[in-house]
Amino acid sequence: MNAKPADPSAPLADTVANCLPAELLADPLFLLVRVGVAIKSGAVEEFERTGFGPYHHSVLALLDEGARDTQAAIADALQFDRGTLVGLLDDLEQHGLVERRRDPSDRRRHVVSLTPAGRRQLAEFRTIITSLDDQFLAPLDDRERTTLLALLSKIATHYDPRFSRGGEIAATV
Amino acid sequence: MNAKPADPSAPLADTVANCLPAELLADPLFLLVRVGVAIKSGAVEEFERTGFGPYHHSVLALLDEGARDTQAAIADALQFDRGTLVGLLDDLEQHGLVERRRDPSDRRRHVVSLTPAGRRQLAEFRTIITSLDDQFLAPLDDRERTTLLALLSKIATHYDPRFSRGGEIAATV
DNA sequence: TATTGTTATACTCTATAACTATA
DNA sequence: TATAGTTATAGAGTATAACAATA
Repeated sequence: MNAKPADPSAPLADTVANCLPAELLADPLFLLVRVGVAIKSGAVEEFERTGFGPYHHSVLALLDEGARDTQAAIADALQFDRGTLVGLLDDLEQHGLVERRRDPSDRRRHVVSLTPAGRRQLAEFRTIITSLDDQFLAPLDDRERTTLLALLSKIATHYDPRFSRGGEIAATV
Repeated sequence: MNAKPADPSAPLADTVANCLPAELLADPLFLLVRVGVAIKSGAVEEFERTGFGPYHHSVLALLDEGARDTQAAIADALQFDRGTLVGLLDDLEQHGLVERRRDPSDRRRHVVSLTPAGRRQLAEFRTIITSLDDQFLAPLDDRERTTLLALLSKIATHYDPRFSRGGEIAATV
């Protein structure tokens, strides 16, 4: 709707007058959504100069961890729909960052793999992520960042167990 | 892209195999965006039966706090663009929840005010918000919720001072 | 000429589902 | 008949900017 940061040159009086209702500012869910939107658009902006977006990073990051390599498995793991993934892989393949080859044992499947150029691009994506982290989490020290991650992880996992980080689910098996 | 929660009837093995890359799950920003998207669509869904959405709640909540009552002031405070606000106010006015009347001292301006019906609707919106809070924050105790709010508030305010809750800015004046 | 509110337009995302080639 | 990948289409949401009325 309107996610631009405040104009830093605006007089302070305006800034104060334009502040959001206390009722909303007191709601963690409201802030979560607003901050999430801001981060998302900040990320898109930061990735822009690479010609890719955050979703491309997600795909490369997944491939780098091995295990999931057919398009269906990748899409399911990242919770992308398969049609969307096709477009992302087209982009990546066109720039030689991934390869698609047919699975000889089931010729419907495409097995996707990272190329050396893909690994290099992934490294660059990671520096962008790091800079985004520093940018948005600047006001938090390390301990606070860890706490935030733990809280968000709890919320996410409760919403959908697929957000679980190892341990928890395995422990219940 | 795909914000549906996991199918609870899916076998656990699938759930584990489909989990997201550790690299992403370890990034607070990634979780923030994903959780934000989930909350947003959850909110839209919960509000649906009222015939309104979360944005309508924001408008009523602001009006209930007084002070900002012209359309430009409302839009600026909520960080909506003015064109979007027109549509929201149309919806609210059509249902008798707000009134628009021309400002006699500047006939370009519309002064917007809550009606009694609007106040009642706001009360209903608040129960929806409470239930959303409980739904998404269920795994957090009160202390954790307070911590989360404080951390998000820091991040938001650093990104844009208009997210500040009273105190901080006033203190710097 | 600038501002308030309004309307119309265009563009981006994304969700759906039709389609092909294999199994 | 069902599945993997692909493509096309349509719809929601949003950003842009043109517009009429006041100042």
